[in-house]
Amino acid sequence: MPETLRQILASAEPRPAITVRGWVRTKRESKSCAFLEVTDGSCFRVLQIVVDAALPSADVLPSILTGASVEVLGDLIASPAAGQKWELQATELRLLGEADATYPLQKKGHTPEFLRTIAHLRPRTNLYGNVFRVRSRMAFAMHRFFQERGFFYVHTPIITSSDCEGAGELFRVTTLKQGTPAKPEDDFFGRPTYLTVSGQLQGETFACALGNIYTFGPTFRAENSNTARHAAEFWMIEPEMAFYDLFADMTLAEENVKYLVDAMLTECPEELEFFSKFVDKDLVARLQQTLDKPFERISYTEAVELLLQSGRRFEHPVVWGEALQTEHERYLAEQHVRGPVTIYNYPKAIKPFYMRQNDDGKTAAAMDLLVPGIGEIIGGSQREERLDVLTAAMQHHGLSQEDYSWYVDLRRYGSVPHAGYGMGFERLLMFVTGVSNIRDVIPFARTPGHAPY
RNA sequence: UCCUGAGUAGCUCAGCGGUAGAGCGGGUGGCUGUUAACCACUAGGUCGUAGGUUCGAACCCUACCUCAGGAGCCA
Repeated sequence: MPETLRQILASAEPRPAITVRGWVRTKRESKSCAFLEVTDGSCFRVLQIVVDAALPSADVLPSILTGASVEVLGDLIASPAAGQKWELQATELRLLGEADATYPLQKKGHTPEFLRTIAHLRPRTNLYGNVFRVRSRMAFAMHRFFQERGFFYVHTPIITSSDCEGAGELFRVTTLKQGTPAKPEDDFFGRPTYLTVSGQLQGETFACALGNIYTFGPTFRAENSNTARHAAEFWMIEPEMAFYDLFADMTLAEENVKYLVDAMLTECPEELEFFSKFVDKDLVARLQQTLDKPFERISYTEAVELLLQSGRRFEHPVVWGEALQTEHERYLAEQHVRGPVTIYNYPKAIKPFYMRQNDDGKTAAAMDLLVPGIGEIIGGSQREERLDVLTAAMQHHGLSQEDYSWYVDLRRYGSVPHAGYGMGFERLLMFVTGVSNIRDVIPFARTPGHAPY
């Protein structure tokens, strides 16, 4: 197997006669020699390659522009100049694939807006290379968090016929031809089907069998949302735990966030240092801070009082019973707490049917975890386990008992208290990298009117 | 979807009624090891699209398209 640059750059001693392959980032030429900076994507760092002008294969240098792929044979030696520990003294230079002057990535910086238009090339840049290396490691760390705690990974369906109420608009999945009259029974599945907006309801069935489970997969929302925090296709982690109440749920959510922040600080130090330098100066300090103390918990009712007493003039009035607006959430996380904060026990009227009603008759056992800069990254609840209360809530929301009979069965046969939450993978990634637009942490982002790849 | 702002060279931008500009990137030449190298020369444009106002529009007006920031919805 070819050796990666990551392995080569970790060398403790000089190494003669090695082979390096990668893409050229920059070329600097002078009379006697040329310098190439080459990366293979295995890590953030580049390897400087020194090509003596007298070298026979130096005649390919004019064809080697930024973006070209090369294979270089040479000796890894300690670099005599400042700026890098190692460099490769080339003995033979081979051009693998040319990149001509139309190659869009230049030596100088580009705007994220421009790079979004070339999503197939942007992972070759420092910023996006780092983002997607972190994304991969964070996905693995996510599985590790749950697996270490004995949770089972459940693959809930991507195509579903159930609408997880309150989760937004659905994408229709159909094989029916457009424009021809047809009944839902004629469709591929014999009924209307959609891309999933949440695996929660199916996840609950497995929590009520295997105990503690989680899902981690793509989720789809057909909302016409045009913000830096929304995408039509995103990845969500949805743990569901039997015998957990709302407070155990909140504790797990906090541990979950802290575990991942800690894991990325230890496993991706070079990448996070880069983000701290070029994306968000306070990033590492802020991440460190989130680990240091327990997340604050504020009930919805307390939050409303805090907002009313803040002396702030909000654009949207603060009224008990109404949803908290972005400006309210921002005030709580960024001004009042200055860190992650969990808001819990929301008015039941603004929450979906499956959330457990509290004894006060007014609130539901729901919680949102808000972080500075992004807002909600987790939304969860204790689920309604009482058959009569659940069916009454469904009736109140106008839901058909028939469509959800399998869900109601969980309360009919051996019902137990249980709870869970949904975490936006990209939102957590934004929090960890400091990148402020969700389109820049998804390899090929899907947003309204935009799915070019 | 609503509000605000912006679309000028491959990229980043200046020009804001009177002959289309710069830096970077490309090409050519120079330079004793460079670090987004440096120096000189050079090529490169339907000023987002379509109408309108004007003697004259990149510039003013209208509509549309695209992008960004904010809002709503949510993870």
